[in-house]
Amino acid sequence: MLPNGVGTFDLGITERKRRERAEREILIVDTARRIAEEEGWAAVTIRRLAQDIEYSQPVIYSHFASRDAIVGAVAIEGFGELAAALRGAAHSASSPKNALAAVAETFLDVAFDRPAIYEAMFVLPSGLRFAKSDTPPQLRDTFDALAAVITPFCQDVEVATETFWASLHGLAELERHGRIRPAFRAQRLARIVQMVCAQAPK
Amino acid sequence: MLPNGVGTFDLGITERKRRERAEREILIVDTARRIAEEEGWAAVTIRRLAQDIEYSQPVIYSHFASRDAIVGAVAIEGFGELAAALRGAAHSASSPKNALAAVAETFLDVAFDRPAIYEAMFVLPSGLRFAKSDTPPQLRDTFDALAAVITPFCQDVEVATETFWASLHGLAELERHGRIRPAFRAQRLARIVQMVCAQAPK
DNA sequence: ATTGATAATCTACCACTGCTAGATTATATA
DNA sequence: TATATAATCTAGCAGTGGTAGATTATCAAT
Repeated sequence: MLPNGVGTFDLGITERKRRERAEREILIVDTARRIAEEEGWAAVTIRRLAQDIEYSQPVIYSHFASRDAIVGAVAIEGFGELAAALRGAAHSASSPKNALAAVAETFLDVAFDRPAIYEAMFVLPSGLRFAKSDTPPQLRDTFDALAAVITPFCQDVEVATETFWASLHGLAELERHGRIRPAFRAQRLARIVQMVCAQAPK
Repeated sequence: MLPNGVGTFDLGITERKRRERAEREILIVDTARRIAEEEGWAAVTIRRLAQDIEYSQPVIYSHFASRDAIVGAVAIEGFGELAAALRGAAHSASSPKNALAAVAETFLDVAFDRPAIYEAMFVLPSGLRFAKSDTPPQLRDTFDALAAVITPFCQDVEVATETFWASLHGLAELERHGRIRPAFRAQRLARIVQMVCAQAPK
């Protein structure tokens, strides 16, 4: 037994290992995200990930239970960044209507500029659960950022936010799938903003 | 050479074969749809399809170039049915506002009652191209059915229809993915209808 | 320094996928 | 009945997500 009663000298070693493991986990997520952005999610296979991080496949599974869980990790990152971008857009606006328009435009910008992350957040199976006790705060933050700009134009904030969010997501999805004309994106956004603003508050 | 100069007696045989081939193609699409509805699209594999229609896998590929093409065939069927359902809903309504509400509700009903077909139409890769020369009429029909009920409430019908469509699709997708509360579907729909109706025509 | 236990990692595999080359069987004509 | 052709099948490729079990490195205790 040791003088301090702990039974070991290597708390520092254990700590270093814990840290290295955490770094490797971040490396996996970053690598998945990079491949997805450059070549699409279909290119993000476990073998490819293992090759790129220079470990064998089972190591990936010692960090994530499934491929979906890796998508989920990228999605959470994406929600954090989306929430920040939306808050930034709202903050720079000079009126409630401008804030609404800026947030809507920013949402679509993210969807089209970073389609892989957007897919992870909204389209692919990711194992993420919303409005549950284990829901990551980044998801709530995104919802709240949308709610903040819609509040001046509605009575029921939750319902209005869900509806606003759905409209934006629908615009992103239909355009991503080539169902609606890219050239008229701004006009569709203007119509949404116009309709929301026509609603009386209280 | 034969008296009629055709060089063959079996035009009837050729015709029968052509017919049998067409029937088998329909069987493939119907089978794919059935499996997708009962067990999800992941269960629709080429091997499974081949087994169910009692032919080998290459026979499937003699009808469809890829699995995606089969999804596309189911999607086209779905668009035909969706267009009909939307037109029916609009027809039974007593006012432009009621028609709008009925169409919106019908759209979501289809999305939730037949999720596999909805996925084929809007989510999965299907090889379908919109607003192109080779676009099947069923797709245009669906768009037109939406346009018909939105026309009384807008100036630019195309933009308004795209926006309306996107809102409905977004509501369907977010609810399907558990992002928004199923219990408030009617309230979200009511808000959409309310917003559209607040717009001036002219 | 050498042991024995433990943790970390890898090799090799499973069952499955979409898809296809080439052999085989059935069919229609001469 | 022989031959060309069309229809169909068997068997395989290269890839997937995921994992069991052998192997290696690392540790504490002698």
